[in-house]
Amino acid sequence: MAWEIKNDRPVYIQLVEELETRILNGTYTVGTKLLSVRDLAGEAQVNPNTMQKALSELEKKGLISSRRTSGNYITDDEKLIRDLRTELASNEVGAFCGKIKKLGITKKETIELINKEDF
Amino acid sequence: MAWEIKNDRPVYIQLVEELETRILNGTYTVGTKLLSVRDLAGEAQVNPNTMQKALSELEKKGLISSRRTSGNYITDDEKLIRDLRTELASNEVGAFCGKIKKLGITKKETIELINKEDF
DNA sequence: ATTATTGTATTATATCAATAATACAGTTAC
DNA sequence: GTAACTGTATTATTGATATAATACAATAAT
Repeated sequence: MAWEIKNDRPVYIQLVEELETRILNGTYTVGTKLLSVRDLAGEAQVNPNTMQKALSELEKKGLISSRRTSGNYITDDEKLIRDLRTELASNEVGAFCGKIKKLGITKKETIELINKEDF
Repeated sequence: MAWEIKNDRPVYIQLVEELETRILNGTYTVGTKLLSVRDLAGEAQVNPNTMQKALSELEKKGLISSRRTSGNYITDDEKLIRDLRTELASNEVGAFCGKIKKLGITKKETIELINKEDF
């Protein structure tokens, strides 16, 4: 699985975003155990401390829970996952439309551009 | 005019984005003189050095040209402005669709969400 | 002609982020 | 029982960013 970490924004933020997306889109299965901090850091080619920081952010959001000597586990609260997914999508749409509107692009043009995209 | 500078990303990047948007959407008129570095910095409530850094980025892009003791001037190359506006919009659409797709949201749902937005 | 304004450069300081290198106590695996 | 693995914490160093405080030469304004 690809970890595309750039250096235009804090790495730990990008890790939070990637992990959150994987939980919300089902790449990581509800209730299952994550790779260890060290292994995740290895996969993403970042320092374990940075991955640890990202995981602690996810725990604040309730998306994972850590069992000290066993590992980090994805939440089994499916409603939380659905709600966060909806909220994230809504935020993305709002931010995108705000930027596009400010550029003076119409809604009609925007939808035409999106229709050309592949998804 | 509102300068909404947050501290979640480098300030000079946000200044570049805001200035670029204003040039591309016509808020700043082609060929005219900008406020001085110091006055722009005052408006945006940032340090003059930070505003200067943003302006030098815009000059690299060809959107402004500085006349050392007279001021900074918006380019009069209208084609450049049109092209950059189109490119920026295209990039925004691509980035947005990439994120939405990764969340597992369909194109149909996305367009419904956008249709609810006000613009 | 003098004064104020222009972009630009320099130096210093403070903060945040990232990495590195360990360390430790509890648990799991064998 | 021992060894390996777990999350977590600590300390140090480096680099990027932001601000501050000046400075200067060229031009514009008066």
